[in-house]
Amino acid sequence: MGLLMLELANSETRRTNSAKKIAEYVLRDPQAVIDMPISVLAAKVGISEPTVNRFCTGLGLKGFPDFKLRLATEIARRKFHISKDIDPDDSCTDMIEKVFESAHACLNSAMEGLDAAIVDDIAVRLCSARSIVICGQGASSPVALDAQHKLMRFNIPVIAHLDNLNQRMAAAGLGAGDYLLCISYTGRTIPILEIAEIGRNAGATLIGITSADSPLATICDRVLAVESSENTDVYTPMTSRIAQLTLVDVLATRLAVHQPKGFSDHLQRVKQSLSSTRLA
Amino acid sequence: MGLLMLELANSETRRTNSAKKIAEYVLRDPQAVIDMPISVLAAKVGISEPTVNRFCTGLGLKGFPDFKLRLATEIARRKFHISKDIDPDDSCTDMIEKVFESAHACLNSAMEGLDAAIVDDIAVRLCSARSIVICGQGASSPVALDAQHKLMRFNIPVIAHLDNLNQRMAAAGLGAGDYLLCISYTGRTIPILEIAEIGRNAGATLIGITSADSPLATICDRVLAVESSENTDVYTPMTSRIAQLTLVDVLATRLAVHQPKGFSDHLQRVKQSLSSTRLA
DNA sequence: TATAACATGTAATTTTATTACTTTTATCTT
DNA sequence: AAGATAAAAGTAATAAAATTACATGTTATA
Repeated sequence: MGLLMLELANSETRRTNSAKKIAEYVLRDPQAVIDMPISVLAAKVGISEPTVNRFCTGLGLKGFPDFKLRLATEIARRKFHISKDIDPDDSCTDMIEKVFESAHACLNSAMEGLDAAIVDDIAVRLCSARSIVICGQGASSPVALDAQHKLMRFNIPVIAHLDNLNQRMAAAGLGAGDYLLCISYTGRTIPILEIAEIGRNAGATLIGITSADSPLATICDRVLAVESSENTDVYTPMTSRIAQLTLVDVLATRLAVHQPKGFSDHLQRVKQSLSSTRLA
Repeated sequence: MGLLMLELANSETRRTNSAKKIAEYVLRDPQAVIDMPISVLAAKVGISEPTVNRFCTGLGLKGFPDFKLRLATEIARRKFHISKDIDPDDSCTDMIEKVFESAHACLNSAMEGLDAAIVDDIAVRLCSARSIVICGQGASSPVALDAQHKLMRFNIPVIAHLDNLNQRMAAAGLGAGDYLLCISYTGRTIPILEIAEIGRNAGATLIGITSADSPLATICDRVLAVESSENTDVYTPMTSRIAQLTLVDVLATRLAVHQPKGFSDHLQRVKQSLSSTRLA
């Protein structure tokens, strides 16, 4: 079993009537459940104690105490989202907490939607890429730049383009064996879609870091999905970049595995090159 | 009561013979104790059950189950500071999990080290800033770019410089009422330190997103600290950017609070400007 | 509509934790 | 150093909590 809190939101887990009631109650106030005996929880939810117990064992846990322990662990790690919206009247402390919480939540949903096989497949392909062009605009351009910085460390010819004209030129120049990595939160940014189209026609393989089922995702050969919440309120932190960056991290980590033997020498030289720019 | 683990090492707690034995046992293998009933722990330590119970209540806790809960919480917290290393032989699924785990860990430690008062103070100051110059290099340049993108949405004159010559020129041109936001993971990058120096001499206020107690942190007027793990192994994900970006998010969210009334019109126009670039 | 599969509840049982009380051990006083 | 006193630890009883076994009801399907 993965994360308990995700499991509680899972429709598979909530099949039965009472399971749904338990899941809802626990999600609403997990902290309170931690100091509850099974009898109190059962009463609060309006079901019998054994039903609560069955719910726990059904989750693959040893029983109710085990359930509470897991819950406590996950709350401690702040690995889930209580999804309280940020209120302008919140104290700064509350805001900090909520922004971080939504970052955690965003990471969780990104991890949920990730297929290890696809990640590995992309990593293997990028290793033998003739070249990689990375494109992003607006909020995604820092991500593109970051991806360039990460991939640069491997011996792969990679370049990030943030300027639309340059992006078009670069995409048009690609061919078989080349990869075009398109980064777009919404997957509906027209200029990026056009670039993807250009790259595709030129014969490049398209990889997207974008939201699933978006127009961009549809056109891409391989997709690393990020969930799009579409909430553009001022107080809503822009968490998508966090997920995107972490996906780049995942990719880079996996790329490292598929490097040839002499790679560590290369890395050593890269590190060396920086040493004179740092204070001891 | 503060941290349980510290309490266990405390000589005050270990006054009695059996307390010492319990504390030692628990410190040696806390994880195991979590899945133990009081009877087993008592037997393992060689004392009676009520003594174990008294030990727990003596600590100010409700009883043994409460003790286990606290223990689980603290183990969970510790775990992400000592995030498991990534092994080249790990499966892709494991790697994904570990990379995400370290991102969570990084967020947690960033949040812990954050002082709400400083965050709010910086937010208030930036609102009335005459101009803001953001500087970052290497891995931090995407963060600088991202910060620019975020702050741009507010009606503040902000610019990110990634090029060192431009950074020097921009820093030299600052004065009272201007802010120089320096982003550096290590806080020891010489060119960034030089820029900070230039900006300071010019009369700007320095804000750093960097590791605490670093040379950069020392020179800055206000610091948002990120922990630096200094691990530059290939398999170590570069999580610091995640923390930095989230700090920028926190700052931006807090900035939103301090905006004047007409601000939502401004935001509306910003949003409008993008609509024609998106597919319906 | 009958029946099988499943969800839930009731009551009994087991496990776990706590309390009340007793014994032991250590500490302090003279 | 002996006795008084307080603190600590143990034993046994009790209470609380969780689980199991079994019975009942509900839903879906043939």
